[in-house]
Amino acid sequence: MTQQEIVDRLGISRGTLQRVLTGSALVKQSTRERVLKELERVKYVPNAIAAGLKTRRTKSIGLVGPAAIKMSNIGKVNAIHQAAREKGYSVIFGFSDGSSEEDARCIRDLRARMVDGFIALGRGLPYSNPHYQAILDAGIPLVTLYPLPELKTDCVYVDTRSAYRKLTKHLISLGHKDIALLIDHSTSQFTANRELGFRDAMRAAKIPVRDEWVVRADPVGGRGPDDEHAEKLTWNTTDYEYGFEGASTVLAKKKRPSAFVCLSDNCAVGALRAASLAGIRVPQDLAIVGFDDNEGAPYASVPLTTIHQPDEMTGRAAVELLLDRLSGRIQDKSPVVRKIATTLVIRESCGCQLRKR
Amino acid sequence: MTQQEIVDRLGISRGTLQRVLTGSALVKQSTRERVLKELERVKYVPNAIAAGLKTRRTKSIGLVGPAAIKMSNIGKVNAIHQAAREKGYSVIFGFSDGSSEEDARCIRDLRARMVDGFIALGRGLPYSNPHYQAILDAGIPLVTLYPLPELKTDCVYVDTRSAYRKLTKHLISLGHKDIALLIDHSTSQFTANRELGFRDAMRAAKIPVRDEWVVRADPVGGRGPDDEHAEKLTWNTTDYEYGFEGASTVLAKKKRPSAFVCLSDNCAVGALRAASLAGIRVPQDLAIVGFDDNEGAPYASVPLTTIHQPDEMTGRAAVELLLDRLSGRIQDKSPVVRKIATTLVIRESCGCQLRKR
DNA sequence: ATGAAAGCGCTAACAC
DNA sequence: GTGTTAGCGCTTTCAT
Repeated sequence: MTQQEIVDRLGISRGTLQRVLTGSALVKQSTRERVLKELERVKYVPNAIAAGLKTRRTKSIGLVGPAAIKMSNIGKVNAIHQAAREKGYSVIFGFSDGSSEEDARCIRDLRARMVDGFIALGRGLPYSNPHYQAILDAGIPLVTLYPLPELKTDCVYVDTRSAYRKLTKHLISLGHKDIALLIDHSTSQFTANRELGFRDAMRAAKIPVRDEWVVRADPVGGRGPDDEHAEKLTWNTTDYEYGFEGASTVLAKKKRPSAFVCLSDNCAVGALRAASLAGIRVPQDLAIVGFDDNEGAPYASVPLTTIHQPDEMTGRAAVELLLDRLSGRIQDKSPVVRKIATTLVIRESCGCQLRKR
Repeated sequence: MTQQEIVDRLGISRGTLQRVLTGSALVKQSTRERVLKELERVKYVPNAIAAGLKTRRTKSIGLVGPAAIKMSNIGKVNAIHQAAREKGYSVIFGFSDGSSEEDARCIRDLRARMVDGFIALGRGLPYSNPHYQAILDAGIPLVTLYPLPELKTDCVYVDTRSAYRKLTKHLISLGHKDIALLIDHSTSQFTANRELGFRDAMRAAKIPVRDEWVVRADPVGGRGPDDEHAEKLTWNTTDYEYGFEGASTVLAKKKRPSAFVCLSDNCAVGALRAASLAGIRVPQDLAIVGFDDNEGAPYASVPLTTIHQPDEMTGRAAVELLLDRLSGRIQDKSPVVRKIATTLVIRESCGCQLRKR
């Protein structure tokens, strides 16, 4: 059902119909009512494609990133979708397999679909930057969900550094000195911040960090950050595996840490399993803390002390920032960077409840 | 960069450019090369919006469903996205909050965007049917991912009934007679099939089902399937909670079952936690089996025996079916229904490894 | 207060 | 082999 068909039936002009549609005052009350009734009768649905072609605004945003939806970003994806919908925007997916070519193709396809803006999700891969830069060069707004200073674009990100500082500090306050860190060996800023926060807290407490306990777990085998395939391979590795393998490695050493700081809740669950197999009690003999506060955290074999990531807020903020750019409400040429604060959620795996008794 | 600008620069006509673009043979080799080079030089990206308006094909598919992406459907969503991309299709999200109005709005928005077809994901809510029917009435292909016979449309679904039959049979073969079933109280076909499969196996073994052990867990409070809000409220309830609450309830009864069949792995993890708190050993005193074979299943406090859902295959099959309809490769007016088989994955939580020793 | 018409970028039918 | 042209359904400007 097109506007043309409707005006033909009503014997009015396109202009008048348009005025009714846009709520313009310049239309006789009786005409307006007649039009409105017909619109309702035929259940007119405006063609967004045609409108988009004309206005150069498609009311859609592209969600891009390396790798697929994962447990760790599901909350953000949902929040973005939800917030976008509320503002009348659709979200179109363009997740690549992590390869540079697919990355470029995803972005190109989305641009062909004339998305109004982009949100980039997930850890940044070095070779993605040029593709993102191309978006910016084309004058299309882009909000990243992780700090990517090279890009000079808007960003909403969870303050992982202070989160890991908080987490580590909490363990230190419980008397732990022998603390291991379980992260992956991604070179991304995002992962780096975890380590930075950890080291901040250790330094503040004047506790030396034992390098053998900073584990960049890699179940696939001895790859280092210099292996060009390492990054990609890890997309298929679950955090559970990371945690299990990493913790197993550390627990097999002659000197064991008394606490683990993990890269995620799932990683902590894997570590929990490793401890269990090694006959080590958590939290009595070993404290383990996670990150994310996901659905499963309270139901882990030992409920996890962790950091709550406000996914809802993060996703919303990203969408709002993007739409503010689109509407021109933010004119500022310099990137807007919004840091999202986290909260420490104390459950049993850190052992502080135990200590109190 | 538009076609017009390119032909102007090259001094050729739109038709010729078009022929090069479509790979038509009717173009002089030298011209073709000249055009191709220019295309590459200016990095021409065809405007999919304009093309869509003209051809009435947008090469996009709408993914609809009540509620958001959840851990249980994440694999299917990724598979759909991936398979669609490979065929040159984009996927646009239209997840509602589970309310009838939002459901309708999501579908309307997607239709306004002229998606070529729909895939419906998630458990069907009774009031969604009319909206889905409207899609069919408009002649737009729709593939559902759960059986919805009332709808008479194509469907790709996991054979839950036989999966639960398999699962229950396995437990029975291990000597279990006192088996409890933990499902939610959704009235959907999908959930009903779980119970049917369970009862199939019990009947075949001539074991009576104790109704008090068929638990439709509902942590929110005593709502039954007749409560109109019950369905919706459960969207916000995690499977972990379900499992924990449901198992706790059953384990508190004077006569306890010796095995639990759960609605998902996460539900089983919740049940595992409930058993642990009650001081019941798994699998020695209680067998627990899940469904999904998700990432965490091998890393549960007791690695889960479960049913592997071939999400990859399911998602691909749905996309392929949809595209076959779109291309007219399937002309058959009657719905194509494709049942996806599952496999039993044996780990520790069923106790059969234990028994062998 | 209403109508007419141009054009967004593309495809496809038709003419040469 | 190549060029021309008529729309797809909408928004917007200009004219009345």
